[in-house]
Amino acid sequence: MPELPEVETTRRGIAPYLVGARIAGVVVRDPRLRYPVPADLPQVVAGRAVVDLRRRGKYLLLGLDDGTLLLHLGMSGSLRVLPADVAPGPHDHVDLILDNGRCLRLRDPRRFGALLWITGPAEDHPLIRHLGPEPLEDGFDGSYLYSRSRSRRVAVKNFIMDARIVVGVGNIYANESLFLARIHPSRACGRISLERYRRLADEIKGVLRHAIGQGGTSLRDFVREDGNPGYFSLSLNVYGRANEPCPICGTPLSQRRIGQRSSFFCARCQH
DNA sequence: CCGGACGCCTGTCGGC
DNA sequence: TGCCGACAGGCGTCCG
Repeated sequence: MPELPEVETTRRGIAPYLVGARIAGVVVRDPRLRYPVPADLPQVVAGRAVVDLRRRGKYLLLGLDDGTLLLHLGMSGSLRVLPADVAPGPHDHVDLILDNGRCLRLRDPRRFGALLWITGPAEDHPLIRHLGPEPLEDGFDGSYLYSRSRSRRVAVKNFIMDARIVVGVGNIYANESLFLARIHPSRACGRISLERYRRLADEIKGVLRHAIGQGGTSLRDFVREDGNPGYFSLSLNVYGRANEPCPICGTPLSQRRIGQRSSFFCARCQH
């Protein structure tokens, strides 16, 4: 559920409470996430100082003075910083107790998220190593998408949601950026011109930046670190708007499954 | 290599 | 009201 803007919003929100603090302890109420929370995590991590909090794609990397905590929010995860004595609710699976009286609490109803302790450079870890470029950095542009897509026939929407191609673009922002670039989501990615990929790369950057500025998109589960929702939902042009009028031409928006994911688009504006 | 399908989970919503 | 299937923001894996 959280895509790049939601993860980045979370990172910015919690970093001030974490960086410079020390982890006093870890409470694991339910270790059954996508990968089991390691049984020895509390003893391994207790006493470690938090050095930094980085993001790579949709992963959060909490740098410690020994190793790194790798976090992923899956479809339904959220992180909040709370006074350590606030009683946990349902699906509050893990607390990192800090030495400043607060705790970082991971809630994840569907348990598709992850919390792992890794050693060595995070960029060498198997879950990170294969990831493509960050969409908001210079290595990502229209000519990159163009060159990676030649002689491929997969739908462009699946192409830009492939983390090996570019990280952080999930179902919401794939739909939105394709609408803004006026590209039909099921068009074969190898049959799109360089010019159109330049436009698409620009729209991906723009929509992600705008969403970060709005604190992300809250539809169901996502809350910011302070418990408030993000407001980008108000800016969605097509996502979740089947049969509503296209903001450009007024034609009712279409909804179709592409690659097992709901896709929203204007059949008239997008080709 | 590529493309497509499938689980992993729980909660919610719409239709009957 | 209750039940049941469909669907939900991700992603690694498996198969042809």
